[in-house]
Amino acid sequence: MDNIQATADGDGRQRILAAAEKLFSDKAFDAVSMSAIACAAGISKANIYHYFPNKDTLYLAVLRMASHNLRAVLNEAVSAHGSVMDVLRHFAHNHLQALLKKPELVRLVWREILEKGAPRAQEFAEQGFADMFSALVDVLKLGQTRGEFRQDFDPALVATLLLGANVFFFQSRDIFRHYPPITFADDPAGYDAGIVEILLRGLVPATS
Amino acid sequence: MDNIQATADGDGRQRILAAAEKLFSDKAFDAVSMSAIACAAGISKANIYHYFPNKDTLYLAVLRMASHNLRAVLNEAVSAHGSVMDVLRHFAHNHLQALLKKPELVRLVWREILEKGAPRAQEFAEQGFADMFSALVDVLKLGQTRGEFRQDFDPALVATLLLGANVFFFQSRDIFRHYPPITFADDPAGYDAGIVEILLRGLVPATS
DNA sequence: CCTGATATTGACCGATTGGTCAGGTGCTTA
DNA sequence: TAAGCACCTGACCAATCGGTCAATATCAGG
Repeated sequence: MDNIQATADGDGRQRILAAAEKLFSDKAFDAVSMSAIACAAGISKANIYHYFPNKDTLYLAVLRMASHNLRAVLNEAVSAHGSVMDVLRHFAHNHLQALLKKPELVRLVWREILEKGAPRAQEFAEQGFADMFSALVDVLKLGQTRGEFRQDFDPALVATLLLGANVFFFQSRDIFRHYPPITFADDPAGYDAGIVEILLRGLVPATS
Repeated sequence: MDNIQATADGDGRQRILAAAEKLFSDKAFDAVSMSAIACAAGISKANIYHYFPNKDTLYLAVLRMASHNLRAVLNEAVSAHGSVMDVLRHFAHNHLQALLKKPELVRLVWREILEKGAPRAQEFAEQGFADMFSALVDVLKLGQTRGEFRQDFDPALVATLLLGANVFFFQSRDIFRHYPPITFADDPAGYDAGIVEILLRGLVPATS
C-alpha cells in the first residue's frame, strides 16, 4: 500500500492545485499560463488536461479551494468569551492575524471580488463575507441587548468598519511601511488594539 | 490652423490613452491586448507604436494620468470650514463621493497597488495616498490641539480607519447589495454619516 | 502473462500575442 | 515643385497562448 513515492490518491491533482494557487495569487488570470502552472507543478502541460478540462475550470477549482480554506481560517477568529468588548478585541486581533497568515488566499479571493464584468465565481468569494458579517453583527447585537453598547447605531455599519479597517490594513501595509507618520505598519496587534479602542470610546471626550 | 477634423495637437495620443484607460480599468494588464486598444481608439495597432514604444510604457502613461486625475478629484474632498467635527463629516462624505464618481480610475490605481512582485509604478499610486493621509492627519491633529478631540489616540490611526472605511465600502458595495442585513449599500451618504458619528461618539455610552 | 484503466508525455495545432517594417498619406516649409 | 516630416496603415514576424492527440509508462486484478 505504501509507495516509495508519495503518490497518495489525487496527488497529481493536488500538486496542480497547489502550484496554480501560488501563481494565481501572485498574478492575474491571463498573466498565468498553463505552461507556467505545469512547470511549477513539475509535470507536463498536457497532463493538466487529464485532471481539468480547461483553464477556467482549473481556476474555478483553485478559487473554490482557496475560498473554502480562507473561510476556515477566518471562522476561527470568531470565538466568544468574556465581555462583549473583549470579544470584539479578540475578534479584531484574530481576524487580522488570519488575513496576514494566509496572504495568498486573501489576495486570490479579493482579486476575484474586485474583478468587474467577469464574475467568474463571486459566489465563493462572497460566502466568506456573509459568514464574517453575520457572526460579527451577532456579537454587536448582543452588546446592545446587554446594554454594554449604545442602542442608536447600526450593527452592520460597525461590522463594516471593523472588517474594512483590517482589510484596508492588509491591502495597504506595504504603502504604510514607507510613509513616515504611520508607525503601526509592522505592528498589526497594536493597530487593531488602537482601532477597537477608538471604536469603543470615540474621538470626543466624554464631557456631556 | 483649424482643421475640419478635430486634430488638435496630441489628439491621437489622447484617443489612445482614453481607450487604454477604459480597458485597463476593466481588465488586468495581460488581459488587454494592443489590438483591443487600437480597435477601441479607432486606429490601427501599428499607429499606437508611433506614440508609445511598447505596451508597458503605454500602461505606465495611463497609470500616471489616472493617478494624477484621481489625486485631483480626491484633493477636492479636503476643504476646511466650521468645527473640526464638521470638517471630518465633510471629508468623509466628499472622499467617498469622489471615489464613486470616478470608479474606473480608482479600480485602475488600486489594482496596481494590490499587484505583487511587479511594482510597475507604485510610486504614482502611492502619491494619492500620501496626499490624503497628511491632509487628514492634519485635520485630526488640529482637533486635538483645539481640545475638540481626546489627546490619547494616534491621528494616523484614525485617518486609516476613515480612509479604509470608504475604500472598503467602494470595493464591497456590490456584495453589500445582495446581503440583507446591510441597508446602506446604495446610500453612501448615510453610510459615512453613520461612520463618522460612531467614530466621534464611540460605541460605549458615556456613563463614566 | 495478459488486459484494461489510469497517468503522463512530446509533438503538434490554429489563434493570438507584442512588436516591426516598408510604404503611403497629407501638411509645411524652402 | 521638391523636400521633409509627423501621422497612419496593412502585411508580416517570431513567440506564446490554450488546447488536442496519439503514443506510451505504470500498475492492479484475473
